[in-house]
Amino acid sequence: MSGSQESPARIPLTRERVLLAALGFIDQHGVDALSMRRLGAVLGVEAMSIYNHVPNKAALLDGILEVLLNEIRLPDDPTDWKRSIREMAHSYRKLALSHPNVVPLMATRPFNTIASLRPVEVTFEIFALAGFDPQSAVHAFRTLASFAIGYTLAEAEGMFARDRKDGSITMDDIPIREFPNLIRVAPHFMDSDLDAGFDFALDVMLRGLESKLG
Amino acid sequence: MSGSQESPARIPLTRERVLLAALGFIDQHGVDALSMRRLGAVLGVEAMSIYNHVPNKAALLDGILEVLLNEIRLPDDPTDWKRSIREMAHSYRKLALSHPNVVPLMATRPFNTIASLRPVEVTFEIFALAGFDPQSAVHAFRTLASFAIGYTLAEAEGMFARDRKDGSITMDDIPIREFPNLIRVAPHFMDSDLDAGFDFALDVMLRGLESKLG
DNA sequence: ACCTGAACACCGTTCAAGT
DNA sequence: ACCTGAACACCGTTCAAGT
Repeated sequence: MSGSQESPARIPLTRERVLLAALGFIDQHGVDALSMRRLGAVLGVEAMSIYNHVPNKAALLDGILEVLLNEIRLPDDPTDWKRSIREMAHSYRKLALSHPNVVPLMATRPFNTIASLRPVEVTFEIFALAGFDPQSAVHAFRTLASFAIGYTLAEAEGMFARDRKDGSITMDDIPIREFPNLIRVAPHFMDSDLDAGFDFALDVMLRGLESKLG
Repeated sequence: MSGSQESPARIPLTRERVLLAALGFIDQHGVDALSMRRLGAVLGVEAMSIYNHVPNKAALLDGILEVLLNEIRLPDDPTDWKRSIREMAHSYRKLALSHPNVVPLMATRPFNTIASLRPVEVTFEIFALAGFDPQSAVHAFRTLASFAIGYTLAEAEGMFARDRKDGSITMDDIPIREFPNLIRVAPHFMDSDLDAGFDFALDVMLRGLESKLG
């Protein structure tokens, strides 16, 4: 609102603008569609200009994750460990649901920047306060983090193929004779159950972890 | 051992040969290095010939997974549900460890073929015999499957970056001042603990699931 | 029926050249 | 200091042509 720029290309490129544009592009068109040339077009610039702000495409992707992981809300009161773990898990899932196209990236190249370690540090603070010894804390972290990554990945991609073109299957293609148990539970494989499923799993894991504490 | 072929290109291309060659290539060089042209070169054929046996690259990748997932060993005695779940989980992880370069694919495009549903069917048989109602069985399946996928993914990729070139970090780069809890547990973030970590997590989840049964 | 050669519309990245 | 144009060495996939 300050200046009088008439040509839109006047806004200078910055690392932050590049990362936010890339995130927006992936949100809209998916990670496979992102190319340096297309991102350049979105930014009103030639592809090669991007290399002035980011060393290469891999670093661009890591930068996007850095932006996102910084949005994970950290718990208010780390002394209530079960509540805190629940909060962080929900915060991570909420992030994933807001950017489903980025989830494959989150799952695949997780902790490549210092900034993304902040939530990890807090998690270990929570475990320490809860009374877990270091070895158990690492195991507990791996349990919960693996689950959260796997769950959001399946959720974002669709557990079973949805509308792919190339000969993939859907629930309706399952032969009833060979998969009776699968058919019986199929009605419960619905998106509407995914909130409850996440809480169910957190419950299961926190109960199990509590039994390890005693 | 039957004929007298002198030119090695005489062996006819089949879907199976294509899939096995692709799997071998990924095992050696990683999934990013796989291109239709390079796969053709391995098979002694032009890239375009591959399209006679597989409709496109996506179907090629799904075919590789089909081959692999068929190798999951199904449990001998499905009536002992905790033991059976443990066996299947270990079998899945063993598969992942045998083909670490394929794990990102396993995690990312899981159930795209009928053949890959066989282990899923067996899992639901196990849960039914254990006494889980269909809704809980779906939740339990999602809990365990999400964990197994997430754990093997982290294990195959390395939880923290190892030897990437582009500015990624390792344990040694963590600033001790800001991440005291992380530093304290760091010695336990070792590959040697990954077997124990998997069993710890299975324990946690099975205990939690058992408490849901009663 | 299966394989090929050439072509199309793309990639990421480098580098010298411009301002 | 930042942006560009041209170039390099690749991609997946189509299609007409060969056997």
